[in-house]
Amino acid sequence: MYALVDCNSCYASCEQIFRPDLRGKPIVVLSNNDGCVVTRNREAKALGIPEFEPYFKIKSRLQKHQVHVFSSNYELYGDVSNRIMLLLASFTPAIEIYSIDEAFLDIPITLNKSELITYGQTIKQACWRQQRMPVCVGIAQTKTLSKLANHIAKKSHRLNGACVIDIIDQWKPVFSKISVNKVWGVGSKTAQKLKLINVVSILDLLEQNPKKIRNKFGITLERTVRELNGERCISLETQPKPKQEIYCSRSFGHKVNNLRQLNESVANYAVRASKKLRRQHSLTQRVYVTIQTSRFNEDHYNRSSSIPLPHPTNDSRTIVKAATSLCHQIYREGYLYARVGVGLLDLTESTHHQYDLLTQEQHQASKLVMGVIDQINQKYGDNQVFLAAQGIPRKRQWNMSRDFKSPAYTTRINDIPVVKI
DNA sequence: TCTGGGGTCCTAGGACCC
DNA sequence: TCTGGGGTCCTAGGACCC
Repeated sequence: MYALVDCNSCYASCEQIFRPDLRGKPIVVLSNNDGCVVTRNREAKALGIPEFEPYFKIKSRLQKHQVHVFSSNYELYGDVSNRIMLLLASFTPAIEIYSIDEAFLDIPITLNKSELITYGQTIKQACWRQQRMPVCVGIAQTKTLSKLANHIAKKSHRLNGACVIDIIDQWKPVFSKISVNKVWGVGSKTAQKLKLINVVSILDLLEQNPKKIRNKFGITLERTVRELNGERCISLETQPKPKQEIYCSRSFGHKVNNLRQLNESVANYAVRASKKLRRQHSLTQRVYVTIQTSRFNEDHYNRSSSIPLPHPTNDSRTIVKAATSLCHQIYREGYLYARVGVGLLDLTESTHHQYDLLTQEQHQASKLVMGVIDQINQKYGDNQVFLAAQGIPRKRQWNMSRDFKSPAYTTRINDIPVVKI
């Protein structure tokens, strides 16, 4: 059986850990640049605050209902997430960290239904006792069903945070009442297409012929249908698979109208992406850059381009050079840019790469330099060592705005909470 | 005054070449 | 002179997830 453990309103719950005075009160967390509402806790949902609504549009409504507003504090959420994942790993070594707030656990032993419920609730209690993180647990034969069980656990208070789907037939009346777009992998577009063939509920999808679904919708949805019927098609990935493409993109705090600042930001995202690339021991063979004005403007300018690299590499310096030259190519004067992004494509594994005589030595030198930079930044904090192309951190005018950010309680020495007696 | 997230994978369709 | 199949490469954008 698989258990899916998912934190309840993760970011909002992270903020409450060090602000117990906010328990039971409505909280929203905003996306980067304080753009949209990305997390609402139960109390905020009850007030009818919609998800992904731009903050500026509902600011007055939030104030009226005294909703507590936070900017994203990824240092805090990342650190809390690591602690939760460590705790979950103590239940079983077979764990797949699926996202910052979710993990699949393989439950190897054969437990009966009531034992499985107890197992789920033990996990839930441990997360609350040890980390003050509320979670729900969904347990079932397949990953798709355990996602669904988790969804049901979140909706039904009667289940007390743990839902077990063991005999699928018994759940069919419930499945007939849940809309098909709640299934993992079925988004709004697929749901629309499914409606045309009268597939509206999860039960409707479960009862489809997998072969016919494959012809009309592709292999991904065929797997979903099989998984809903208890057939395992998606396996547990305990070792994260190396990504085939890596991206880093951000919106600006203030619009940017000149090439110098655009280049600086592109260099920074290229460095971030390169760091991710080295962490997964890969090399890139193609660099991609996109620059965009606001997509809500009438004359929306949106260009992207990519170039192949002469040799596969993970050297920030080579990647930054390629990225800034691309930025230069696609830049047009007279626009207010809102967002840029850097992508690394055509990735290969660095451990298996064969270098020729000419590049071998160069690669060794590059590996040493990047290793030292990564170590220093790891030890003394990000951006202690940076490339000139990235600009001086304090002077980066394009940096994003985070007006309601909470302290980095767990990762910065000056931000550690003090208890006064 | 103005404000609208980020990452990954995939595909359609155009441009170009043989 | 004009036509046309088939492959590769590239960009734009769709779809889904969190």
